[in-house]
Amino acid sequence: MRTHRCGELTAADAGSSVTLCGWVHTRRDHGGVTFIDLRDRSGLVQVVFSPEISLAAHAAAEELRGEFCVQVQGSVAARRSGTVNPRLATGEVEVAAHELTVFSRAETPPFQVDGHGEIEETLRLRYRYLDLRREHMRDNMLLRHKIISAIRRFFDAEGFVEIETPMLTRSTPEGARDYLVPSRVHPGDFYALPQSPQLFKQLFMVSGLDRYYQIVKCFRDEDLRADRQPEFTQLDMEMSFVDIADVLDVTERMFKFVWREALGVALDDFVRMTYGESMERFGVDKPDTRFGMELTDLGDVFAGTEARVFRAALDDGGAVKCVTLAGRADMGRKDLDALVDEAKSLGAGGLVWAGVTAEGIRSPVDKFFSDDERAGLVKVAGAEEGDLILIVADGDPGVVYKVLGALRNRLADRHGLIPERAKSDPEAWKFVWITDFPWFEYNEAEGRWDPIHHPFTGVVEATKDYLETDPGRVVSKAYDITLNGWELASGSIRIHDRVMQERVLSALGISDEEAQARFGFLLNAFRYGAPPHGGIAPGIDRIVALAAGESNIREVIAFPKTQSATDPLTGAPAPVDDAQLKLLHLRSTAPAPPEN
RNA sequence: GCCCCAGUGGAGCAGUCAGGAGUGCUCAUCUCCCUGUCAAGGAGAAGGCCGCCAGUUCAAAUCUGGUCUGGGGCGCCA
Repeated sequence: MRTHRCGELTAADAGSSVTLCGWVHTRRDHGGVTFIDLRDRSGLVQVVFSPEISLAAHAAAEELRGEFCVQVQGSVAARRSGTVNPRLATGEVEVAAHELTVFSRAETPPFQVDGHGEIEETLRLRYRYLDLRREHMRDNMLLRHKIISAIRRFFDAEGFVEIETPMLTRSTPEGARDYLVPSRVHPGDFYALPQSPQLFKQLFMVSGLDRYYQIVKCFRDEDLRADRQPEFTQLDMEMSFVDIADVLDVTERMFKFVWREALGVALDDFVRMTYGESMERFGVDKPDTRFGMELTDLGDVFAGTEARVFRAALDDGGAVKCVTLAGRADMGRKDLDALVDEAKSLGAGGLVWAGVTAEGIRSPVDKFFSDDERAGLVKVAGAEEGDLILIVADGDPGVVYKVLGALRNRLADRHGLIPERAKSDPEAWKFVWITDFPWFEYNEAEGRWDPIHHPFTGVVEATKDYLETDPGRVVSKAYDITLNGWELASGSIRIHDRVMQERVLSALGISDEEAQARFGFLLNAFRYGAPPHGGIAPGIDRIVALAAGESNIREVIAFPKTQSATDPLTGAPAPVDDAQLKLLHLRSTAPAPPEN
């Protein structure tokens, strides 16, 4: 039905006869001559309908309107001098139309496909098929394909095999909430949709498949965020006979390959940072290193302080830390109060601000500082005249990290501290490996130690004997990749030794019976010669979002869910017939919807 | 579960702080004019439950309370 794509015509095609199919992007009717921009996936080209070329085609073009789906047969012509459009890739040529076929007329769309501004997202999602016609979304979908295609080419070349794992599997109570699927055949029993293929890929290693990857949907029934959807796509990967360095090497080369193929960028080597260093410097385990404003510890400065909040925090074994916002010492009282409220809403008891001015420190608590403390604060914080120092003190160092880490990111955004860089600039992409995570974190609510990664994560040899004595000091063989402040991937070297696995489960307070019931199939598999193995699982949606310059993964997912996990296009989730429920041995306890 | 922001012809906005007739802008739609435009131009027209419910008031898009929807965040996300 067509010989060329619209966006691919160039001056070299001048004189050739072409047939194009696409949608009417815009129409400019001059009465005697009519222009349309014809659009397909590849882009736009101008089509001219003139009575001097074809009376019939010109007459037929009269009825054309935006988004009509048409076929045009015509000849490519170099544009007359002075009518070249440098803003269009095909702007040096136009197609003189000899014949026009209208495949489908179109109603006036609910929003303009050729529009430039923002459109309310619910409307875009309800008419996603129209939204995807827009250049921006089309580019995002094509970039997503390019990235996924590059990933597959890389792993194929490295000797990995792509194998699918089940979507209907067994619920494991730890971790995120599962999406459940009722069994018709087994009354009262449920499958769960996978949160990740974690256990299956480890079984592949026991099977000797050696190098596995899969681009796979995963499901977690938790509340949504800009970077979280209930169903999302992972690049799941696992390798045998490897240690940390091997997985990091393959993964880093994979990202470099993808960035080169999809964006044409030669990435620098990734920075490596321990979890401890990331927390100390940035307050978070996914540092955005595109800007400074790092955290500074003020414990030494205020070691002997009389200022009550600092004294109390330090005496409780907590921390006093700060970030310095350059050039904002003159911030107004209203904005400062808002910052204090923001810190409180993040969990801090308060926020102490201190402006460095020619007259000295401008701060509500200045009167509690000694001269040494004033001088020490400015010096240690590295502040200069005109800077604003923001201090958080808390008996729990975790609160200090969390509040300052969040404020650092938010203030950088608000005050434009992140340099604008072209995508082609390697400096635009700050990949950081985070390593040496603690194995456990203490769960206050439940009064027990929980895994930071998952129960099959390897233990750094030198710290394994803390398992029984001081779990907080056990270091895991887990690693993350972060990019510009986003967590892109998590992985680990796994435990392949049954004895070590039992020690870890015991430290988690999981009994043998419980372990057997939950994931006995994996533990049993390990009885038959489990190789040393490990892997990683980058999030595809986040990778594409960052590569596309989006701050929201919905922009790179064809049919995403709203924040309340609904789909305005299909209306999912929706009620089902009682008959369907009955077949599945289910009865709803939800309150009946109000009758209208 | 909690905090914050938004909701005004089909789309995007202004108007809301400081109450006074659905008041305005850009685009789209419809009719007419127009043979070189390209976000075409000109003339005209149509199009509204100011998200919804209540309250205050002589009077509510505007003030108050509630509610719904969307978005950002906290909790949650091994």
